[in-house]
Amino acid sequence: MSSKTSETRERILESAWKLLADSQASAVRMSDIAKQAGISRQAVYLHFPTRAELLIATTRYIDEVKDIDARLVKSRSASKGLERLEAFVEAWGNYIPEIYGVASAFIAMQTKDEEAGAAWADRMSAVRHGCEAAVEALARDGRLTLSLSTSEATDLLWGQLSVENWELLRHRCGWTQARYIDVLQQTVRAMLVE
Amino acid sequence: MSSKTSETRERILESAWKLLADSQASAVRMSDIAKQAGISRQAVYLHFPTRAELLIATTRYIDEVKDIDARLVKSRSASKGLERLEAFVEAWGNYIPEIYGVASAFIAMQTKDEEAGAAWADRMSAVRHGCEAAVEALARDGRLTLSLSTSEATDLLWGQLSVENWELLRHRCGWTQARYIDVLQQTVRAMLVE
DNA sequence: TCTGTTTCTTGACACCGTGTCAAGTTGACA
DNA sequence: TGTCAACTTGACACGGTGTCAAGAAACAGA
Repeated sequence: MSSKTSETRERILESAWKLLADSQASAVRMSDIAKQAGISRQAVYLHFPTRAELLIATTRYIDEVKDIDARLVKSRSASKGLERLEAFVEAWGNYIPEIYGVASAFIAMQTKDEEAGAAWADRMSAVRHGCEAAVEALARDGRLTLSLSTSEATDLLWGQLSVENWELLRHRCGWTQARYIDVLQQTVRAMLVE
Repeated sequence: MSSKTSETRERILESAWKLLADSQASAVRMSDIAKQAGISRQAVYLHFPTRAELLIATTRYIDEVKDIDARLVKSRSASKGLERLEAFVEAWGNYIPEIYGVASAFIAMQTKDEEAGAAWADRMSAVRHGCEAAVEALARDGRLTLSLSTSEATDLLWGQLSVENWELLRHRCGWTQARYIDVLQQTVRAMLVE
């Protein structure tokens, strides 16, 4: 059951989340998390064997608290493809800020750590499935751009909705979140819908 | 003068390039580069004070050898905005594979190393200028999508042409280079041109 | 041929962060 | 009282970067 919370474990997850959220980047060490949780560094290892597994557990924890599934309901229940596409862009685009801290830790870790890379790839492939569903709904409505296969269209949409692209527009270019969503919806529509 | 080549220095740069090119990622250590160049690890530090500076010098070296400027001539001399845009996408899109090895080393290093982050940001801002020039040419022709400011359009184009997006499509999705260029031109056109 | 300078080598070491290990403390529950 | 689990403390190995010092080799110029 999901109630293997153990209280300390949860405090560790909260600490990791908090630190990753505001001091962006992989500058968050195991000892920082321990200090934040008010326990010793070794105690963290008692609950999570590696840094990678702690990060993985942290994303799961965020998904639970921020209820990712609820956010996707609107997209999943849309009858028209275009509607589904726009709801998906909105849902995922607005979810990225929630997970950005841990996401960038994963991205930084990916190259070094096999396990972290696999976990992140897995997570992103779930997003790709969401993209695929939207694209297929669009294709069923006969509104997918003719020059693209559904798999290509899925890949393109996936790229648009990547955390890296979000970071570029929001952080490096200073876009607001609202504008990011608006423009992305419009962009994706121009790219995929005909 | 550019002829401060010193022969050994050049061998180091060649080695770094080669290793980064085929064994992708930041798994390339200073000792690997030294071994490849047939010298001791310390000798590398005699020429480049840090790993970051070696990477920076490597990009400059690649730019010189692969003649980035020559590749951009066609885009810069285009009379029409649309023509300029397409030539730019082609030129930069085909240049990414050349620098991908060192680019991903930079991207991996960015979070840890201040200097590497700044160097890479600087390099990417040069690309943004190219994007900006193309967008402005398009705007002068009155063909830029009305709903986007030139700066927003520049940001979007920049995101499309990012190394991260190239990696996603070419490596994670298995696109061919030719298809990547084709689809990107088409995509960017749908996004920005009206 | 001697001398001096530059370049490179060898081997040691400090630092940092992750992960491991062992021994001891604390508190709850029976 | 004893026992078990969670936690602490402090040590250490490992891998990679960067530093330091002492010596070897190559190559000038006189």
